[in-house]
Amino acid sequence: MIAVPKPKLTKLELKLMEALWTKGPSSVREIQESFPAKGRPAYTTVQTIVYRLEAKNALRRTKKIGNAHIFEAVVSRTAAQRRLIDDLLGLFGGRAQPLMSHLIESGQLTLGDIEDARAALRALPKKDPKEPKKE
Amino acid sequence: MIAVPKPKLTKLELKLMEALWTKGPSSVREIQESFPAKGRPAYTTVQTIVYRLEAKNALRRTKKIGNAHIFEAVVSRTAAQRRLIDDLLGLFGGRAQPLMSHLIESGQLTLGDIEDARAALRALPKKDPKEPKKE
DNA sequence: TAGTTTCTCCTACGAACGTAGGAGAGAGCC
DNA sequence: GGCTCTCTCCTACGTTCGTAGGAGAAACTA
Repeated sequence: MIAVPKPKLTKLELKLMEALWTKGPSSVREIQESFPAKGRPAYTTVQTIVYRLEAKNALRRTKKIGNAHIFEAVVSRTAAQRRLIDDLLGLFGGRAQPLMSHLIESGQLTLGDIEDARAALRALPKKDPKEPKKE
Repeated sequence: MIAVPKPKLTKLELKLMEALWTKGPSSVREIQESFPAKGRPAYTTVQTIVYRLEAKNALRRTKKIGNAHIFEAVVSRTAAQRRLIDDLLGLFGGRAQPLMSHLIESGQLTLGDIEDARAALRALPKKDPKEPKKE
């Protein structure tokens, strides 16, 4: 993997990306205003983060409207989440089991979730070397 | 929650804690030497992290042998993992579903795991559903 | 065209992290 | 009782993150 890094995104960076993922290409102002008014970061704060995301190749400038740049996500929500989960699993030595235990104990996993998971797993084709991109 | 903080631990901090969890109360030197020789951090690096963990109340001094302090974990491995998982879930808006999807897609969850999970969930004392999970 | 608004771009700064060196104190060896 | 080894404690430094101000350019507005 030389050309397509999967940058690690921080909490705030994720929140900005969330805006792009849900609203599509947006300006800094639009991203900033997607934050709940209470505790909304300053315009320049959002801007700084956008620039950092740009440096990380998590988003890119797409065009310019007036004097404002429009940014769009380069990494998908799925890819970003995958990265997060893989990191977490890494901390657990790659075993998913502690994760499952906790989810169950804290009641965050319902029977329905498990049924879905089972169905999904059954439906999966046998370990395909190519990763089936969803979305 | 005033008295029992669940400090956020970083990757390196987790690794130090791991030594304490598996080997029991240890000195700085013992913790340092639990690292694989290749890429082992300097003694003082480990020490600095130990002090920071102490400041976070993740571990405490237990006694002194010679001029060396012996440290023991205050937070349990389980609690630390829970904290990690909760944080991750927070980033996903508290929904476990994306997590499950990814585990399944990346082949890190087996049917056996799911059966176990289901069994565990069934055996759990009923919790009143605070929020109606979306499907 | 001049004023006002809005953006961009640059700079800054404190906290947290990973990393580690150096001074000095205490322990053990001979 | 020195000498050496080890450990503690203090200090430091580059990076990333969250936060944001200010200068100046560009664009809309009257």
